[in-house]
Amino acid sequence: MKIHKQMNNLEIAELLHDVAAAYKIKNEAKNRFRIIAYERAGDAVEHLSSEAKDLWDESEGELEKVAGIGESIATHLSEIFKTGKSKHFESIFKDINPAVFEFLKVPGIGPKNAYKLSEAFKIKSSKNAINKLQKLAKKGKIRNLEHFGEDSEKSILQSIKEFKNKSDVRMLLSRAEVIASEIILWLKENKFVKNADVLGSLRRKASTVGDIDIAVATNEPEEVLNHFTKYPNKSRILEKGPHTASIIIPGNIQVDLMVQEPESYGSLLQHFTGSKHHNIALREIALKKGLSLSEYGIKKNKKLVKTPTEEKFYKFLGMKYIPPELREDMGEIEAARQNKLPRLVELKDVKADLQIHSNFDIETSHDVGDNSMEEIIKKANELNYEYLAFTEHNPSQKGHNGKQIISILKRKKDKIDQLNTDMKSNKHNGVKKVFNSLEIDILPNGDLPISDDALGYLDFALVSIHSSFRLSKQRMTDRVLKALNHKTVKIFAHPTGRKLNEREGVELNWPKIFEFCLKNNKLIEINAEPSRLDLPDFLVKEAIDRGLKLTLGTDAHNVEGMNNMRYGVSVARRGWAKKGDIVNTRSLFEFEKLLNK
DNA sequence: GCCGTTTTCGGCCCGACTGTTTTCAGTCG
Repeated sequence: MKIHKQMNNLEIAELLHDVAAAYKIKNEAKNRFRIIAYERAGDAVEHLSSEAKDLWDESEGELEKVAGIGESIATHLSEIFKTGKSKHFESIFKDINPAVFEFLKVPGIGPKNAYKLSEAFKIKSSKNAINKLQKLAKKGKIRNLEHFGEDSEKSILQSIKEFKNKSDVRMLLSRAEVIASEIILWLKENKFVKNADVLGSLRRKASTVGDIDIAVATNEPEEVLNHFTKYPNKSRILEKGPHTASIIIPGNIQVDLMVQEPESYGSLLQHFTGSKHHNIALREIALKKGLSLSEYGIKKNKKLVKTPTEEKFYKFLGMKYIPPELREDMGEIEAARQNKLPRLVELKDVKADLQIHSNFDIETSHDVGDNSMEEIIKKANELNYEYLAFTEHNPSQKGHNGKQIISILKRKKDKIDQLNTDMKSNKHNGVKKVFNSLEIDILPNGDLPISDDALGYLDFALVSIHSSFRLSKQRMTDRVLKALNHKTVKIFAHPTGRKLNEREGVELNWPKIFEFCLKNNKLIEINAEPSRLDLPDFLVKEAIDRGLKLTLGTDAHNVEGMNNMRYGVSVARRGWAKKGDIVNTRSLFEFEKLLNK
């Protein structure tokens, strides 16, 4: 771990975890809770919604305000941001080879074993450390060490192999859902399976998912675990005990199964849905009430109270049921105790899709949709929508002059006017109106590629960034504000421009953007496309806290894509959005009123 | 090392599985 002035949150988190590991290696009893403190501080930094360095730049005291960071760690981080060094951390790392922290990256190798391996084989430098270890394992050298054996050597070898194959990418939520539902189907073929549900970040609907965790309620755990480990599409069994089993499936994806009797199923669901931080906070509260929580239930006076449902579990703790999407230790526990949890928006509340690309020939330079406007309206009817917006990309600037662009937009307006006329005569249609919109590029200088005259043909427009993603925060913010400042422009679509596992979002001064939107009646999109999910959940929460209104759009380029709305709803829910915070839950009448504001 | 609606001192979440030893340490979530 290289300590330097511009460390980002991930690097700082790794540093703090390394400090915790170093204290573990030193093996002094007095460090027990210091280790926990460093691990919690590391987690806290990792999950921070803004860079720790930015907080520190703002004011030195900001760091200490972060829960989990106290006076001591704040001082050390401050020293790092100031000088690029930390005397204290350097002295902690002094007697430990850098290779140790390299070994730690291999799952299954913890601090103690990493240290033993580094010392035993005199592997000091982090460079090539894992390769050297792999060679020694292959030669059968590890099994001869004290406290190691043939099996642990094999498992180290396997872990290194998988570590090297593993990319850093986490599965998209949509992919994880498909995989999990196939496994749940397999589980339900076993007659002893009474219930099966997903757990973990998948159940909390995080935008990306690491492992897939599944819960089963049964009175025959052994039968169910045996059935699970016979899953036809598995690569190998990772572990198997009386309560849990883990398998690896192709793509190096780990699937864990947790099994519990039906009477305790609620506590099992609660425990493994997490998040870790939600559960820790919950257990600390329970402890103060003389209760102890686990996946088996709630222990009171050494007696176990079993909870078949999560509702009962939370009720026993004196709080309302907390929807999984909120369980991130972001204030939901306090809200649940005071009966102040928001009533979250649901998929059935959505009355429109506000970003759809049809195959209407608009002569754009970007990707065109696959389906006709008529096919899209038919699909929207199936989804019980009341209205929708056609938001093809703007006509390409290259090869079109202003006049030609206007003529294209006029042609599109005529088409949409005709569709709306036709719909009026068809009383059976759920969709009452389609809006003439456009997704317009924000050029690097904040200009739009079409004139204000051309904008006049639209009911409203979306703007979004499709190029020059790496401008400074200041320039990017100015760029966006300039684009939003047109009267017809109503929605800032996929605002960060991020593509999960592909590229980071742009840097924007969010408070400034949010304030502008609030003041000028601009809306911010939650893009439901599974690889975008943009605005991200934590920014949704910030926007809503400021009173901003948001839209949901699938960005669908074909009718199947319109089914992705539920992922957008998940993001909204993770951001604490109520029905009233999302404008396309409103009736057509109310939506039009809002447009004309 | 952090933290406070029982505390500025004295607590700190809870349990599973594996492998190496024979009662437990290490690792993980």
